[in-house]
Amino acid sequence: MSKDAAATRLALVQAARHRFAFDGYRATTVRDIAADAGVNVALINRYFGSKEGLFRACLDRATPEQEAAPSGSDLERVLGGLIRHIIRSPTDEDSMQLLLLLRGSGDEAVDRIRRETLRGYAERLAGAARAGNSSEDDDDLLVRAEIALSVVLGMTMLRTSTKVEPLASADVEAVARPLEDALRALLGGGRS
Amino acid sequence: MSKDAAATRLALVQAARHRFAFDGYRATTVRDIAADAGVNVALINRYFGSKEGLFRACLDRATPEQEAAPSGSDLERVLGGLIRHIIRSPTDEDSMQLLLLLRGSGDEAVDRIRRETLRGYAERLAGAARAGNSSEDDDDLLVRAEIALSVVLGMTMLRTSTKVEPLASADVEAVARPLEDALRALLGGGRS
DNA sequence: ATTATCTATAGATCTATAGATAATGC
DNA sequence: ATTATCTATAGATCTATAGATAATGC
Repeated sequence: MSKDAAATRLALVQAARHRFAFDGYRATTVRDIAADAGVNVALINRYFGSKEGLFRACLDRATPEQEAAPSGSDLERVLGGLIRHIIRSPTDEDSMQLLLLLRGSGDEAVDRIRRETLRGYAERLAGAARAGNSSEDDDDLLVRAEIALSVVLGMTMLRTSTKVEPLASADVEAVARPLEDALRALLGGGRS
Repeated sequence: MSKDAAATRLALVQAARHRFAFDGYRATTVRDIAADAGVNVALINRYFGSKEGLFRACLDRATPEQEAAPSGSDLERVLGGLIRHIIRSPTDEDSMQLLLLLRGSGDEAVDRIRRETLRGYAERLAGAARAGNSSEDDDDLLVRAEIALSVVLGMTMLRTSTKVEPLASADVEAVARPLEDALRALLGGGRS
């Protein structure tokens, strides 16, 4: 028993992200999470108030490096970031964050946060695409950006959760090229 | 009380498809389903043995017209079918079938059925693409077909379940064109 | 002494089933 | 009389909390 509140909070959030992302909100029990984190169940309510509070905490600070990189950068860098994002290991932190955004919690307030986070991603993506591809009107470009996001989300889902073969165990090179083709078809930007 | 066993079974399966697709397996209770179907809860166990048995029944006879159409047909027809499939109303039977294939049940035997169904779709898609696009080796084409499927699945998810705007309420024409661009980029076939 | 952690348990579900009732068909 | 449907309830979870114990810091 090591008595470090900050460390237990973190352990709980990490265990919860993993469980919520792979099994969904309703299917995971607080006991599962506590067991994974190696702490007592009661601490979830102590530190996060409730199971739902823990879910909110999992959504906070979502995809930190995603935040940092593509703010004013150009399309090429954003596309590269998206592709690298998908290709990551299923157990990777950021892969899980993505899955988390797809899984509903059943609670409307929490689900609105999810929707808005996804929308924000799409807007940044559309902003980056606007530079290279000026012939589209803005709303259409946003729709295209959201379709691009659904490629990312759908693939992450199929690779890490549903595990459809051969996609799930295809290696990086085999996946990166077709993915790039699809994203460029949606967002513009010539083959580099 | 109308005493028609076949009708009750069907009502239960339809209500269950809807609930399972939108809320996921664990989040929906048998009471919800029975209430939607307008029948007593006990009949679920009477007719399907268990909640899981009802889920299996929902997966049976999956996407009947999908089965019928694209067996030996060419790429153009299959692409058209996929696009029409996505654009459908969220409450449409086939849209729900798709979502159903993405949602895990938590049970491994059932999830294997899901995986194999998705794999089967991808194989038919790859078969149709092979005709128009002969330069790829088969395994790479299958990966591309599965990525194309993840576009379909991801979009259906974002439009009907997560409901991200403006994608969710974008009309048919605004969505069909970019979708076609992405699918052609993955599977080949010139712009028609 | 203060704060983190654990024990024990209440209260609320949820699934499944046994047995009773009601509607149809002969 | 047979079969569909409903009532009542057992048994198994699961979340949340109140109160006890144990570890740290002054």
